[in-house]
Amino acid sequence: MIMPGKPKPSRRSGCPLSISLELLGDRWSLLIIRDLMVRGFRTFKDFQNSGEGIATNILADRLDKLQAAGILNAEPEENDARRVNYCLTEKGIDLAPVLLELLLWAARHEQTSAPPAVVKKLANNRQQFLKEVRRRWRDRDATPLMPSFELNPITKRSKH
Amino acid sequence: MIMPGKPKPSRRSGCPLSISLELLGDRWSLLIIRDLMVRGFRTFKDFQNSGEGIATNILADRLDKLQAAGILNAEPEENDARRVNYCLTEKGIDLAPVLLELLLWAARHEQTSAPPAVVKKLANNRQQFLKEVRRRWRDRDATPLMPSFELNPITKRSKH
DNA sequence: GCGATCACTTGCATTTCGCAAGCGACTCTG
DNA sequence: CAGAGTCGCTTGCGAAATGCAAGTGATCGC
Repeated sequence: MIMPGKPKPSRRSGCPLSISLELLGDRWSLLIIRDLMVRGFRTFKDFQNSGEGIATNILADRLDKLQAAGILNAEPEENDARRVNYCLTEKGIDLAPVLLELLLWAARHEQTSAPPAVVKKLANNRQQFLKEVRRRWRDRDATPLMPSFELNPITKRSKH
Repeated sequence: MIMPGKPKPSRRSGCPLSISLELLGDRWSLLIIRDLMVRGFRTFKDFQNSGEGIATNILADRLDKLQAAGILNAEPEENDARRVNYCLTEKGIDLAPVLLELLLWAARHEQTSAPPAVVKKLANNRQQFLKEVRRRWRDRDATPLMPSFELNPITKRSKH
């Protein structure tokens, strides 16, 4: 078992932004956190079928690293020993403002499939969004908070 | 000349977070933006000596991509034709909330060299920080807004 | 028992990265 | 106006990360 939150050695700089990017600066980590935070995903397979098509070896690697960073935990499910439930820690939940700002930035400046009404509501009620994320985790409420803004040019992978 | 803001082809998903990460999801892009935004850096060499040690080929590549994404512009300097001044666009300036939240997250959960007093002030006056970033750009004020929290394994700056 | 499910691992080809060196345009100095 | 220095990149190359397909072992439902 891995003990989270250890003060890893040799950072390239003490700048907090640099440290954030060492932990989260890649194409996948924050997407996994998004899936946990707003889509209610919990298992390896959930993430795998998340839409963007992460490779399983990369997914396993990122889950390890995020766990080592104390951002999420792996909890084996009681009723089914095959399954592992991944859960955000407090540190992971606390990334909600980061995800929110990234979402709002893209919604303002890029062509996304996020409905303007939803974006507007989020932009005007940031605190409420953060509270809701927190409540969902407290109540173990895994219903999707937001729809998957999928369905763009990328066609769904028909493998099943 | 490159026309920015074009709706690049073939995204892996229409999710705004996914789009943000395709543009910014790596270890270096947001550091360059940090240097532009709060350190007042403008030239290739500035970024190169920024402290984290980015390789010049990677730096050139990121500058290209960020320019192609409409996040910054390259402006040759009048008095010295060797120099190029890189400047944030409105789209780039608008990343300030993202940088701020990443900074605050790391300051809350990791051991950083950001002075607690500075962090506290930022956390309590987010709007003021954003306004200041905007003002600095409007007035072409390139004085460092924040000290470089540099010098690797978190040394206390006890003397001055 | 038997096939399906789940969470990974492994092997391998491709891409990206980090590092050092070099290059062309320009500027500064004597 | 020759030569040295500066600036913004390129190039080459070995190392690491990534993407893809296939496989593995434990577990579960029937």
